[in-house]
Amino acid sequence: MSKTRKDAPADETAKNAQLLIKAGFIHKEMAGVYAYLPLGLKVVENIKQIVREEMNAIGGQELIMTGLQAQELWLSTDRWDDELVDIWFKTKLKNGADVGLAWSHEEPITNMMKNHVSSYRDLPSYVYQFQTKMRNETRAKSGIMRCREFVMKDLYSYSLTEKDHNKYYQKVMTCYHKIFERVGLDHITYPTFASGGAFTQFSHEFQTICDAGEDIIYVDEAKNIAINKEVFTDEVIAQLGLNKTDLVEKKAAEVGNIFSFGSTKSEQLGLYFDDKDGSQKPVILGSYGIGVTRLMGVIVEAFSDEKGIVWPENIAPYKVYLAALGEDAEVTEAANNLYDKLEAAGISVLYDDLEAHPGEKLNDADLIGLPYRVVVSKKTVSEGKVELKARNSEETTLVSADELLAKLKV
RNA sequence: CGGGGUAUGGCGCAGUUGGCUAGCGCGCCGCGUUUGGGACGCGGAGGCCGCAGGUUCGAGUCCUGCUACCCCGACCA
Repeated sequence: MSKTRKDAPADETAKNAQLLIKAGFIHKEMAGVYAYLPLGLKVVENIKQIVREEMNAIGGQELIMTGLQAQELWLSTDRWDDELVDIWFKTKLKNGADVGLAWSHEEPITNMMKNHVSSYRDLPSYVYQFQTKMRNETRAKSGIMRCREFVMKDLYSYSLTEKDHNKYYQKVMTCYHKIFERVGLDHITYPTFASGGAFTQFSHEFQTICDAGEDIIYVDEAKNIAINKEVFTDEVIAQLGLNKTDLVEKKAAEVGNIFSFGSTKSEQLGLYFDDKDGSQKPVILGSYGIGVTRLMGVIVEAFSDEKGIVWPENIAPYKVYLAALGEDAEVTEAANNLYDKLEAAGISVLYDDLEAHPGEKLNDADLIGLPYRVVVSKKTVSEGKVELKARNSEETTLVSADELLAKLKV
């Protein structure tokens, strides 16, 4: 297992970064750029898997685009110029050609779809990926919540008609609710009206209440809906049928976002299909993001206490933290046996079998924040039992190995 | 990009009006003792004091420039 530290690094003030670094989940390479250590990677993969399952459930097909992007595509949509998009990382090939490091994939993926869409029979099509985005932010901040390099899930929908698109858009809304429910954040996450674009008045963001967030939203808790400050006017409130007195101002972090492009980008990039009647029409495009690594940061912000992280079970890197206290042969043997049993039962275990004092192990258990802590010690061995404690509870119980398995299996 | 702050072993810090071989805690290595909430003894290893210039007999300490990092603001998934 990776090492924990007693002291938080002095150059981090964000709770998520302090805890994740202390507990050995991430490593800071530079401002806004973090490596994911074995524990952290497991969390990222768990989040991705939940998102992946829900994407697949609404017909998404996973693929992966490239990190290097050709300049010409972005010229054609007028998004290459630094004056218009100021977060580009740009570089050159040996032959002098300009390339950009991916900060979004809307252009390349839509351009690529020209190879796959030519008839109404080819639509709809829904594709998504998990990709590292590079954004040259003027100010990275809040640990892993606003990075220059981060993992994002982006889904793109290609629809025949506006009507089909709107249906799918609603489907994604529902799907996002499920995702945030599964990662444990649904109760503090609100679909939020935000500024739209050329085609729609609004886009939708999924905002999670979080002090470390960067957005101000106005929440109607009863209706489970919110308005982003950027479009918060009396007119909009009335238009959405909300009451100003029901709206509470909150700080929030944008964890997801869904957006309609209409046919603009398709027209710019030349993505058309032949309809039944032989006419050529532009494909209707939608784009749907979830910041995977940011989500991880928000989860840590939302689920932690003074002792450490409290991972929701669905995304915890392991289910159980197994600590053997003391160096007695019988304790070690009992712990080893228990570890084998748990593994055999398919329960993921982080086994702390290093030589360390009980206090260190117990503190590490709290800091790392796995859902369950199982302790094997002289005391428990003498009673033929083990001690079980949930991270989110103060209560410890002595149970037999079989009882433990039965409890954790659920 | 505006404003403010910081930079000294892996981590957290001290270092006086410029002065001897740059310290402390944690962590690390060795030996021994210890084991239910971050133990103890003894012995070790580890530093171009962010970088580059300058002042001085002498710079971690003073001056200039640069860089990195943090916070507030602007901007953004």
